[in-house]
Amino acid sequence: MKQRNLRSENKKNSNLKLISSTIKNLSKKGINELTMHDVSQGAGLSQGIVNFHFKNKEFLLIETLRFISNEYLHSFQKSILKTENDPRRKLIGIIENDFSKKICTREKIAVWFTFFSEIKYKPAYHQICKERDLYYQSITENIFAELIKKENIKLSKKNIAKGFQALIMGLWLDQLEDPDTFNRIQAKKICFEFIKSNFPKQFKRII
Amino acid sequence: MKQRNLRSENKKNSNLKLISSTIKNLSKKGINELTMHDVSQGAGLSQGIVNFHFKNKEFLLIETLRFISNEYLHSFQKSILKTENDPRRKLIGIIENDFSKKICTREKIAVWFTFFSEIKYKPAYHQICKERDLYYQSITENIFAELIKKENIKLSKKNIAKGFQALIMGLWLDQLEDPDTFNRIQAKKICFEFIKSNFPKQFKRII
Amino acid sequence: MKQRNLRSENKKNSNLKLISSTIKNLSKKGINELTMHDVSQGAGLSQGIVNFHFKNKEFLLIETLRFISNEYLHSFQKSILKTENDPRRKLIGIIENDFSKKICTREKIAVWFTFFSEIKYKPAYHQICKERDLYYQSITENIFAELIKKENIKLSKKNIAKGFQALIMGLWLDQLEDPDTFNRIQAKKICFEFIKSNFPKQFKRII
Amino acid sequence: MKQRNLRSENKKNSNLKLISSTIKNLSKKGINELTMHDVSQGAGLSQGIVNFHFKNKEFLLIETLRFISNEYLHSFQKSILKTENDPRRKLIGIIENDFSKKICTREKIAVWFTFFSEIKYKPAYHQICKERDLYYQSITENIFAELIKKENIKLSKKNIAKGFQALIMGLWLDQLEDPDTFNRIQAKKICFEFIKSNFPKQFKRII
DNA sequence: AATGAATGAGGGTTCATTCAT
DNA sequence: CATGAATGAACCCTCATTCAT
Repeated sequence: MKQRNLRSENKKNSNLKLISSTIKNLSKKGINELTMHDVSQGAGLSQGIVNFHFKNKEFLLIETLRFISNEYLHSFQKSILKTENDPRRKLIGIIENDFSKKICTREKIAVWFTFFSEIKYKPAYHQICKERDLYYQSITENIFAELIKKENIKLSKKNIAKGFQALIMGLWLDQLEDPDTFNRIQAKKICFEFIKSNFPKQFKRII
Repeated sequence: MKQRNLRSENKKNSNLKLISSTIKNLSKKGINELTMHDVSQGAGLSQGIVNFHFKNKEFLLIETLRFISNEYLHSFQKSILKTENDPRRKLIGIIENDFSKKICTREKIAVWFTFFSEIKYKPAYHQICKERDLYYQSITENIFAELIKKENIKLSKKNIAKGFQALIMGLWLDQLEDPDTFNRIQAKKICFEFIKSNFPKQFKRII
Repeated sequence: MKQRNLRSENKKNSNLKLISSTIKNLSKKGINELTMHDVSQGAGLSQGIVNFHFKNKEFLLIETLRFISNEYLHSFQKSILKTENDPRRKLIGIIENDFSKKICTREKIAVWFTFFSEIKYKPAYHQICKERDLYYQSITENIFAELIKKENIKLSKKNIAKGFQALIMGLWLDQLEDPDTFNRIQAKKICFEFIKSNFPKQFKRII
Repeated sequence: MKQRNLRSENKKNSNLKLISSTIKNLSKKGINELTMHDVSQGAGLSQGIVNFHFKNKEFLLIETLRFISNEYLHSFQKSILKTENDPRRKLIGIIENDFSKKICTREKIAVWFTFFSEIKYKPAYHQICKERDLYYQSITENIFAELIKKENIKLSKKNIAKGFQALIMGLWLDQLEDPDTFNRIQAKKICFEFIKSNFPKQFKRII
């Protein structure tokens, strides 16, 4: 019994090591150049081990995407949970999170876009990304709904949520394309100005 | 003389056919899965010809990126040239172009993001993309500068241009991720609302 | 522990099989026509294995040259070790070895000349061949030095050693060019006559 | 008529240019790496032209070998023709020729050995080389026969001729393997010593 | 659970050769 | 006679995957 637990502990451990190695390597190589050898090497394990744990390169990549997706979601959720029920603070929390030093690194963005670029050909990637987006979408829509109500204006919560999310993704891409001039503070400012221009009463004062 | 012209005509023709084939294939395969065989086959030519015209796969891809980049720029320029000097109409022209049936197809977007995802590892891709962006950036900054002046408000032309561009890229990505619900009209609407909220006096009436 | 030994045994074994196959094939094909497929096939192994063990064709060839060079040197050394300190017998041993059935086969000579022909363009080949030659040269020089002393004549040990080595290489080439009339005994006789004419007192009687 | 002559003149000219280019390229590349493109480029002509003139890469190489073989033979014959009927002077002439600045260049030697290395697999090469050797052999055998007679000793003219030729080939190879220390004068000296030791009466004085 | 030698399909690339101009 | 774009066979090599240990 104990042994079995130990074993499954080890297994989990190896899985994690391999996924971490995948991410690390993906951040400097792109999916094409990533080899199973890179992954196992980076995890300090041996060649065939990846197939032992993940059956397939494809499954490894899917699990990796799932991993970073979950990682993102946890961080996302944490950023809004601590804000009680203030939609203003929730939105600010989301922006702060999306451009935090933990989330918005060039390495992680690169990994994301690696997967994005394959969305069209890999249904599994598509689904995971879509799920994340739908969740993000529904949360922000609700927030914007509240803000629209409070601001007492006529705006489509859907459109504004879509625009908000698009803006953030576009700024992430910017960080990929233009790492030298990109900076987190400016990106956040652009987001805040987006909100401010739509909800002047509620956001004029801050920032 | 005639002969030579005919020859170089043929050569150009083959080049074009190969690049077209590359784009077509890239839109359904991703760089990894794209084979030289696919490309030559798709162009109705034989195996080794790609290496004859482009030296190797890498150069083929670079030329392909350059091609779609130029194609985009021509379309972009055309969209603002016919608007005389009205910044409002210029901006509208840009949006209309960016989400036109010609530019904003899922196929083309897929190709763009295929290259974006490799930016970090391929300096050649990086440079081409950056050039395009800088151009786009400088043009839109100037437009926004005029709009800011006319609107008589305090806004950073740089930030608003960056936000604008990011918004568009994010919406392009949205079309990749969510092709079923995405529609060009909504995307344009989101863009117009972005402008309207920043320049209410100049854009309130239209749309 | 045992496992590891077995594994490395197997690895060595495969290496050897591949090099042997390379030699066998080189003796009937020449470097150009030699394919990796030939090599693996001849070793009873599969395609990619050669690259696994030797990185690429070039390294395989270098290791092969190193192998036949070592093989030659071992044989060479054995031929002089058992002769105590008699320079006469040493020289005879060298000649016997150089034209023995084991060393002077048309197959092996062909392999040697295959490599010789590339010396000028492949520094790695050059070095291995040069090392072998320098060793041969230094050993024979010493032998000739002793013979010169004993014979009490005035001769350059360097020149005679160079001439001796050249003669042998030339006869090897002869065996390649004229396999029908070439015979080991005649070759050896020519060598002995070379020596006899230079050291008549010491070699007159033998042979 | 005139035109036809002009044409065949041109043809001969092109042939020559292509063979020269082959030799030049062979001296820095080895047969493996030599491409038809190299050859035509080097001759200042266009790609397909080699096949037009020589049908085949193989035939080009054969013609090239024939060319250098003839070139050698002309030089060889010239070196003995001007010596009237003195076998001593003939032999000296041959040696002088074989290690002349014109014949014994590292480039030319490299070309020779390139062909030697393929002798075993290419009957056409074999034949050309053999013919040259037989001629050389018969001439030197006759010379040595005269010398043996004059010297009044018991020696096999065949063996001595074979040894002589082998010595020269071995020294050529030496120049390939050890271009830094090799020098023409030393090589000739070694040859002369070979003769001197066999025909002391006739060669003691010279050199 | 882990190893790493071995497999073998499939890719990119080279290059002799052809042929319309 | 000459050109050079085009062909396509064949090669080297990579790499995901397997499996005996």
